[in-house]
Amino acid sequence: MATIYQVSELAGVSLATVSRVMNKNTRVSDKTKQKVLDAMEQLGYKPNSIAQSLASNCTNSVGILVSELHGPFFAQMMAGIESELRAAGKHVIITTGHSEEDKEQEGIEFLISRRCDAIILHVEAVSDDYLIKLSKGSTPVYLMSRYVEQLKDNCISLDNQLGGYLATKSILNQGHTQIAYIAGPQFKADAFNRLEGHKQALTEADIKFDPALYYIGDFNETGGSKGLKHFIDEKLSFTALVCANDEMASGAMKYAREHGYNLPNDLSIVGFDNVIFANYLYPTLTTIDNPIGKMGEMAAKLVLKDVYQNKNLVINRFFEPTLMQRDSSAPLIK
Amino acid sequence: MATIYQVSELAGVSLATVSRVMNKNTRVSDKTKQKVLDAMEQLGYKPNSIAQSLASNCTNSVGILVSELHGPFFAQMMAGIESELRAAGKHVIITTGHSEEDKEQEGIEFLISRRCDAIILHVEAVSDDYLIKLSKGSTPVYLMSRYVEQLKDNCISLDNQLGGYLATKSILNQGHTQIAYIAGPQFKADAFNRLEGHKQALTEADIKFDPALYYIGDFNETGGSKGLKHFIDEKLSFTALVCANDEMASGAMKYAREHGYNLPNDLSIVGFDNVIFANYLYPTLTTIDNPIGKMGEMAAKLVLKDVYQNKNLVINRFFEPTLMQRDSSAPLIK
DNA sequence: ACCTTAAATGTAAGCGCTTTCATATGCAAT
DNA sequence: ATTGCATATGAAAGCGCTTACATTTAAGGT
Repeated sequence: MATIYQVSELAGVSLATVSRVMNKNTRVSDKTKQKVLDAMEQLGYKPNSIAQSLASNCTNSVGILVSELHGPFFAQMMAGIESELRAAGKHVIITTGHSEEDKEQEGIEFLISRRCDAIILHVEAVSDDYLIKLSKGSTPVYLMSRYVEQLKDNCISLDNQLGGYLATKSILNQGHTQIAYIAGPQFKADAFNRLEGHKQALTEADIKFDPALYYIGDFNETGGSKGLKHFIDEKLSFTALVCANDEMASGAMKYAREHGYNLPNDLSIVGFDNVIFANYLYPTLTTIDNPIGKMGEMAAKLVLKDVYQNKNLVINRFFEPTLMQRDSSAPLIK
Repeated sequence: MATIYQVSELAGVSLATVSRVMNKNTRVSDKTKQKVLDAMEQLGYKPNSIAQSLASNCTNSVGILVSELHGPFFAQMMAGIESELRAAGKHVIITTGHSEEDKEQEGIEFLISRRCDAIILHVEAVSDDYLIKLSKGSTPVYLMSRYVEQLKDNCISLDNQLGGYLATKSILNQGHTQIAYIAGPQFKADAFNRLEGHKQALTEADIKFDPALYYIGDFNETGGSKGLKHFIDEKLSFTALVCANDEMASGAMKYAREHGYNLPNDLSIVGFDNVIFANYLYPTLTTIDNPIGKMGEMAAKLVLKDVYQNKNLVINRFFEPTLMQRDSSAPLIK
């Protein structure tokens, strides 16, 4: 593989000049520039990005930590980040944390040791304090779907409470008053805030939050089926079920159907996230659209602006979810 | 951030010695080793992986090119690759090709210019010749779900024909004889081979392949709905529909339901891939399990063995799909 | 023609490591 | 003590770039 030295030799100029034409930041006369370009062409020269990184102290890489590589939610987020960054010639190094504290920390250290210019994290298990300490280090840290007051400029977050509110509100608007709720693990901020929104909507409608109609699931399909089973086994009376994410809603739908429910007439179900398969379900799932792909793009833009001095990018750190009314929820039939 | 030089100074040894204790490949006396370890500990030293890469000509990174970041299929594949590689201390650089020739090529060049130690590709648009030429270069190339004879040692592939055969066979076994088929784009080898399997099963059952009951879809949900629409509009008679992937099967299911079909009694549907949501659909989708996650792991192992000299790994380059009989297909009711 | 300046180009010192080769050290055998 | 050899350590070159600084060249003003 050709090196800059061979290019300089062939073009009859110094290394520095070749470097200059590559980096376009210093003026080089058109004549020499052309000679260099020709030489590069002729040798099929590709700069060694590792050497560039070492010399310039910039790796042009951004680390990303997600909980899981599979799962529609993270996929959309990564797709958003990658496309934006890739267009700017940066690359992404992706790793996983599996929602476990030690694995998340290990993943973060891994990315830092790789000298990423910045890291974008979707962490769930690690503490706020850890993140605050982390961001004092030399690698800029950005947070997805997590809001930490001290790090607010580096957070791209969704108004989960609003989402929770919209979900329940949509059901209330349809005349339901007995509403069961399957939450996510409450140590996860988004799960907590979604529940807050649910409570807010209930309060607004003068309905008391009933702990009996509340179940904590695991954000997976099984959480939804187990939750619904729990409510049914307890012989509770409810006409609608709000789930803190789509996976659980899907599990609940499946369980309901297997137990003779006719959806949505016997039971209205609402999810959260609007993952890709929400629209594949039967009936199609009413859910709250979580613009995670857009948020990913925005995180990338923020990095581009902060870290790579890409001045004129407009940043929006807060995103609002919206209701996607589909067929899994319907007006209450009296 | 501490450098190796500072460690050597603190430990009272030379750079070379520090490097040796890091790389564990040369003997260092226990006494000095301990001094160095202590110094590292005290300084919180983390080696600069960029400098290591430049000096050792090994980046410890593996490039991955997939068509899309989202999409359950690629997610499982990436998850398989990442977990295996990560455990070996390697990292993955992921980029996308969007099934377009120029984007795929660009992505590949991007990964190579990043000096990945190897690249694992899931390419669809690029030609065999291009791949053969590519693999003559200095970066080892591995292919997922694509078989190129000249590169056979570097291919991890699925027996798509067998899969296509199994899908149609399962339907034949249920007594169906009028079977429609929605294929994928025929320039994609897997789509082509799945169709071959379908034909093989028909032939074996003495049924003539009927071009009228054949439609080429786009591997997306719309391909399935359009395909089924086509068959229905043409007023063709068929009791089963085999789709070359799950997305299309899902689209077809949706269309069928919207047009009054009672599934699976009025129409049996079979998909291919067993993506995560196949089990979320209603009725649950009968499909062909594509062990893409395992194949990803295997590709990673192959790289570990070939490129990183991890001798004792057992490699299996061929995978066989299996039938997942679920509820979307059922015996023909006479 | 000569001097002043700005623009273009070259020189060389790093960036933080790995690795070859040379040297020093220790120890057993003579 | 002396030699020989294996083992542990150090010195220094080099990986392919960037960039501060020095030098050359060209252009403009008198």
